[in-house]
Amino acid sequence: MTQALTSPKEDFSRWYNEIVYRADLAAQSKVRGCIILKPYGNDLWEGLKDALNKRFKATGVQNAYFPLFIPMSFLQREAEHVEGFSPELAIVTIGGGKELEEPLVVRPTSETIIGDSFSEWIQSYRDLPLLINQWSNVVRWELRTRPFLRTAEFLWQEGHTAHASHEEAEARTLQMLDVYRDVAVNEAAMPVIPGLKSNSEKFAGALRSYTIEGMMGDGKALQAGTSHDLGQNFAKAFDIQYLDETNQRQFCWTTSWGFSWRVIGGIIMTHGDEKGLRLPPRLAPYQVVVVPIFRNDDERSSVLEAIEAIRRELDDAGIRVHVDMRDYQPGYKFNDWEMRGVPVRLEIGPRDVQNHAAMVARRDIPGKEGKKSYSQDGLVASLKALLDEIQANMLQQAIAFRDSHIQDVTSYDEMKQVVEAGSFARGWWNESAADEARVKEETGATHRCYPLDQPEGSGVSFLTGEPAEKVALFAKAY
RNA sequence: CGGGGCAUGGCGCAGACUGGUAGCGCGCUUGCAUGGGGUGCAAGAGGUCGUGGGUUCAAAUCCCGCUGCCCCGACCA
Repeated sequence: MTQALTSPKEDFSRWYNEIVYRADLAAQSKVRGCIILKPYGNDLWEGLKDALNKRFKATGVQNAYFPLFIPMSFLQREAEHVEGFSPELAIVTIGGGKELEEPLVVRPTSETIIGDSFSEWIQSYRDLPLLINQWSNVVRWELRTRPFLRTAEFLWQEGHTAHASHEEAEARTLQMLDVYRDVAVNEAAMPVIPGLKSNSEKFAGALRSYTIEGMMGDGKALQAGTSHDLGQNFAKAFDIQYLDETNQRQFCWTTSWGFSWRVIGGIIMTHGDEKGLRLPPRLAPYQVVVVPIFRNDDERSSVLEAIEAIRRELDDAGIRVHVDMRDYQPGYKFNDWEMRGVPVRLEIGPRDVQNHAAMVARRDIPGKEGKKSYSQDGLVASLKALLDEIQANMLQQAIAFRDSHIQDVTSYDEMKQVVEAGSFARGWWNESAADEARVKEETGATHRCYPLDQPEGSGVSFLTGEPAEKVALFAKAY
């Protein structure tokens, strides 16, 4: 008998790891802090990539690819940038058996090497805006790692753009943030809060960093995507200049924005339950899985015949369907696919064949309530509608959870209580590095963002009692 | 880098204090039965006990060194 999964309520961390490995998303790698992305997990990642690529294309962004190795000197050109990334760099000092004249850094992000190219590609205002994205792996030697959420090597997408004006760059920064929000909410059914990062939390070298913050099932925050207005910092460091309409040399305004496989972790922790993973239908590698049930060869052939007809119909309709022909007990398969988060399970046995029906179990509603017999007539339409309903329902469940775990606070004590109870605290606040440090030290929470959606007027800081202009969000974070 | 643990078949662990050449559960293979919620019985395969050295007739076990990993903190998408 297979061992039961740890309940998320017992031990959220352990439950998370079990799902990653047992739901067949990833395998533990022998390399420190790395994971192996398994085919099922890769399909999930490909789904996210498709969703993003579609939107990038719609906003004029083109895909390209830049080298993995970056000369050390490139990083050193932007002071804040190198300072921010130095502690977590992997550096190559030997190549072809010889000590290199200049060490190569395994990219932790590509602003510098792409900036170097941009300086050559951009000559005229006619070359702007330049909108480039790359899908790649990056390496950050983190001290502590967690599958998908923080691995030494991770897969992501990083977009880099150059513009003639700051307004245009800032608009692009916000536009891409909204693309991330759109993908998180409408594809991953993961509600997120778009906002601005505090000075101390912003990207190393950026003027301003924006984020989308999600809330996980244990009330902790997850930064699910970031978009940076780099001002002219990198343009000046890499000499990205153009001649404007009046023949004047001008520095560009650049942006960068990234979205990583960390969101896979976000999906797990947003939707998962005591039975395992729950995948939103739009991203699920298999949307419908069919479990055949039979006792003997006669039943087997009639059941499989009926299943093949249904499978073909669903497949033709563009539904990602999989028939589980493995030689396991049906009960084992039910649990297995539940753990792997498949949104809809079809159970088809002799009784269903006889009744021209199919037993349909939906993953978003656990137990018997989620199980219902459907007629085989119009099954495709029924399942399409059901998948949409599940997608919407998962988002609603997540929104309801999130909204009930954000508390407005008016005093520090209140804020402390709220955060320690595993909720987000939202309150008026004046940015100050000292206050931020105090919050972190005393509660373990960090400033998450200033939500873009700010209330009217002004209020009073929960930390100091002084007048404040912005509302900030604090939470413990992954 | 500070504090604490662990290293034994694919996974989880016992054996160590009191040395005698390795065992359990899960998983895997085969057969029979079973099949609408993790099925049962039986028979199998699989380990030079992280690594280097020492003590001993004999080391998973005792002693010394090394390495790796995990947890708590600092750092981070």
